[in-house]
Amino acid sequence: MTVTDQAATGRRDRKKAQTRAALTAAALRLVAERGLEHVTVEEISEAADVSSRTFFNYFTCKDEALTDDPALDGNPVVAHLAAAPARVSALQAVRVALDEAIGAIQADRELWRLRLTVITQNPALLPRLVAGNSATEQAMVAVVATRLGVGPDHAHPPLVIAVAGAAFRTAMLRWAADDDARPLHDFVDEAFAAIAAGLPDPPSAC
Amino acid sequence: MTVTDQAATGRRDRKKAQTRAALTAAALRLVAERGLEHVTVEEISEAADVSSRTFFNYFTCKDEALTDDPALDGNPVVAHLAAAPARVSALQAVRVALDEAIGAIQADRELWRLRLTVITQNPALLPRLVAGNSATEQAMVAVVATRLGVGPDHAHPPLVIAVAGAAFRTAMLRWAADDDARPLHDFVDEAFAAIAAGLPDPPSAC
DNA sequence: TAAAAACTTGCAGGCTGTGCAACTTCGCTC
DNA sequence: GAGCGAAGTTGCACAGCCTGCAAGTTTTTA
Repeated sequence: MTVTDQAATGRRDRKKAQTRAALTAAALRLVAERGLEHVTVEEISEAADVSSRTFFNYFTCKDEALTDDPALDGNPVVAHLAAAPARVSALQAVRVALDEAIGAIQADRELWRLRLTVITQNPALLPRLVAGNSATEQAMVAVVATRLGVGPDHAHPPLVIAVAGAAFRTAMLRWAADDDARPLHDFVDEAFAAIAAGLPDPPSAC
Repeated sequence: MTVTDQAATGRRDRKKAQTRAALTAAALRLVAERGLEHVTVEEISEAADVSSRTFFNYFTCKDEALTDDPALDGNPVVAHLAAAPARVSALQAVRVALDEAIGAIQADRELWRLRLTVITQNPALLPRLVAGNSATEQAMVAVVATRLGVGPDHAHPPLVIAVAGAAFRTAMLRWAADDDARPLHDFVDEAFAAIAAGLPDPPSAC
C-alpha cells in the first residue's frame, strides 16, 4: 500500500488511484516480460480490466504509463527549490529539493526497481525519466535564476538544472542496478558531490 | 552546399543525400510554420517530392527527420574520444572529441538554428538532441571507462557522459537563441569550464 | 549490354491517440 | 433517501504513424 494511501478524499479518488496503479503495474509487468514493442495498449488495459479508451483517459501515451509516477509530481520539487536556504549553492539547493522525491522512490522501491529495469531495457524511455524538457524543468530554471539574482538569459540556471537532472538520472539507474541495499540518496549524494568537485578523474583501479 | 558535398562516391549516393536533405528541409520548414502536430509525414514527403513510403526508408519516425543529421554521426565522436590525449581529464577529453561535430554544426549554422528553434518550440524533440540514450552514449561510456582504467560498473563514466551531454545540449540551445554571432564553441567551452569548476554560483548581477 | 544490387512506390494492415456521444457511478443537498 | 449535477467509463469512428511485402525502376558492375 504505497501508492493508494495518499489522502484519497472519497471513494472516487481512491478508485482512480487504484485504476492508475493497476494500469502502471500491468504495463510494467508486461513490458518487462515481452519488451516495449510487443505489448499493446489493449493488452495493458485488458490486464488492468478497463477499456483501452480508459487507458488514454489516464495516460496520453503508452510510455507515460511506464515512466510517470504520482509520487514524482513536479510541483513539490519546485516549491522545495524555492524554499531552499539561500546560503547553499544552486546545485546544492536542487539536491535538497529532490529529497522528498528520493524518499518517495525509496519507499516504493520494488516498483521503481522494476520501472528502472524496464527503462534500461527500453532506452527509448530513458529521456522520460526526469523529463529533460517539461514545464517542471522550466520552472526550476526560473526559480534558480531568481535565487541567483541573474536575468532570464543567463547561462547558469539552465546548465545547473540540466546537469542536476543528468546526475539524478544516472544515480537512479545505478541504484536500480545495485545488488546491495544502498539507499538511493547515497548514489545521488555521490553524483552531486562529484559534480561539485568539478568531475575530477577518479584514481585508477590498477 | 554544406550538406551534399561530403564525398559522394557515385550518383546514387549523391541522390540519396539530396533526398534526405530535401526531406529534412521540408520537415523543418513545415514544422516551423505550423508546429509538430499539424504536419503529417505525407505533407513532408509531398513537399520533398517523394512518396511517404520513401520517407520511412530514410527515417524511422517523423521526429528523426527533424533532429538527426549526417554531420553528427556518433562514430567519429567515439573515435576522437578514444584518441584524446591521456593527460587531460575525461571531461576535457569529451570536450575535445566534440570539436569536429561543433565545427560541422557551425558550418551548417542556418540549418541548425532553424532546427534548434523547432526543437525549442516542440520540447518533445529535445531529448533526441544528443541522444540521452543511444548506442553512441554507451560506446562513449565504455571508452571513458577504459581510459580511466576502471571497471564497467564504476559510477564515473556514465556520470561524465550524461553531464557532458547536458552541457552540450544547453550550449547548443543558447547558441541558437543568441543574436550576436558568437561561435558555438564559445558556448560549449563556457559550459564545460563551469562544470570543471564545480558549478559555483556566479556573482549576482545586482 | 546484361545481370545484380539498390532504391522507390503502392498496398494492406496493425497500432496509437483523440473527439464525441451515450451511459454509469459517485457526491452532495434538500 | 431522492434526485441532481459532476465525474468517470466505454464504444465508435477516424486520422495518422509505421512496417512488411512485392512489383517496378534506376544505378552499378562485370
